[in-house]
Amino acid sequence: MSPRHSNAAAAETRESIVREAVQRASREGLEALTIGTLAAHLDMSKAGVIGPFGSKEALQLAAIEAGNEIFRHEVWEPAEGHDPGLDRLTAICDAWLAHLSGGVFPGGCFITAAAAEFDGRPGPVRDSVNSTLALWLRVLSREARTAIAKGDLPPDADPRQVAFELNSIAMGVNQGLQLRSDPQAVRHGRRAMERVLAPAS
Amino acid sequence: MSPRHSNAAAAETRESIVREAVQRASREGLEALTIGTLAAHLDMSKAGVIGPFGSKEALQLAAIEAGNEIFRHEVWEPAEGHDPGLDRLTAICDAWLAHLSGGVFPGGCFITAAAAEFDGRPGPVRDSVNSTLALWLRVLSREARTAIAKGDLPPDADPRQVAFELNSIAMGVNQGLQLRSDPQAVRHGRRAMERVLAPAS
DNA sequence: AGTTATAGCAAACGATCGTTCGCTAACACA
DNA sequence: TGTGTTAGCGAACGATCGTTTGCTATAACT
Repeated sequence: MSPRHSNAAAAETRESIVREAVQRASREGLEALTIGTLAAHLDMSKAGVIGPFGSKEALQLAAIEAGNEIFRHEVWEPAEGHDPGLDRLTAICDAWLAHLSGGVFPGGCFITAAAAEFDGRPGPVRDSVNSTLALWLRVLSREARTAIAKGDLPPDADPRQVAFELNSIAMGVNQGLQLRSDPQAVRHGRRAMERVLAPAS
Repeated sequence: MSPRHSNAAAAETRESIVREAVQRASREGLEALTIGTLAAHLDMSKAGVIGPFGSKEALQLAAIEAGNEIFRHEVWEPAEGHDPGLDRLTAICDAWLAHLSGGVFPGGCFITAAAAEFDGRPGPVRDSVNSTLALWLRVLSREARTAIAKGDLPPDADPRQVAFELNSIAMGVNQGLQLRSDPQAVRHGRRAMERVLAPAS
């Protein structure tokens, strides 16, 4: 089943395809991804682009995984070193806002865009986006729960409510930056996040 | 230039096309709209569908306008009778949540979906979505400003911050309902909106 | 009744979509 | 050096995209 000789060059091409796909998809959307234009921008043939994946859908799934990995690296890893709870939550928010405004994805948050695009289209792509987002919300609410247990958030706070609000704010920031080019978007997001994470008084 | 005889039947078919387009676009997206499938579901020819508009882009713009009209009727009009300020803002939020969970658009909030889809694609469609959303945010912040002036919101509150947060929450509710099928989405949204609109203590 | 304008259909247009098929060049192993 | 494997190209596939072009009915006005 598995190839006897694993070729490093092949994996490298595959990565470059996924990288280009993620960049383009963040701007145009996952469904607007086209094998032809992808091939043209990579100076490859269409067959060479679709080959390592087998189908466009498989390429989309690979792009989602890669985008998710970038998000983890940009938002979760910087916060990983902080103490669980409120400290880590604020670190996440800082990294999150920096990520949204940092231009890593030219078209804004990859997962948010994919979520909006596929929320009405059943299938593997939607399932993948859904589970990715669900995992992230669980991470957020887990940290919120720890913060409550530590007394850094009000005892009557709801961890999942906190996660919901932080995620909503991030979506608002993303929209403000990408669609409305609002220079105040990050400031509004930061203020809103601070209010959600206001320590128990 | 203008036709000497305005035909009522023509306008009627045009409306039915736009109606079907809005429904489908809320599920699949504005760009995934296809003249062919649209024609098949309307029992019309492709030429008959595209005829009254001239181009697919014009049809998309018409769909945006119609979706905007539905949103106004569903969210703004029920609140119009209330006193300007906090009273009207809470009425808007009530109607907004009812609209999001009411299934008027089978694929969730039309404008939000279009905003996410076109935020990275310059052109008339993006411009239309942008101005629609900007107008709505202005409405929200105007009411917030009135509420502050009346003393129903803290004097140091920022009207545009309130508008940003309410809009973000609505996006979160929409995502929760459409993508994650979260039965708690509306409850989370209501709690978050109540916190944003908490009267000055 | 005769004339005119129009709504909408059937059919076809070139372009582009995702995918498949042979083939070739390059590399790994003996 | 000879042999086998594979990455990737060039070309073509049928399907479908948005759009255009005659044409035919219907309906309105004189």
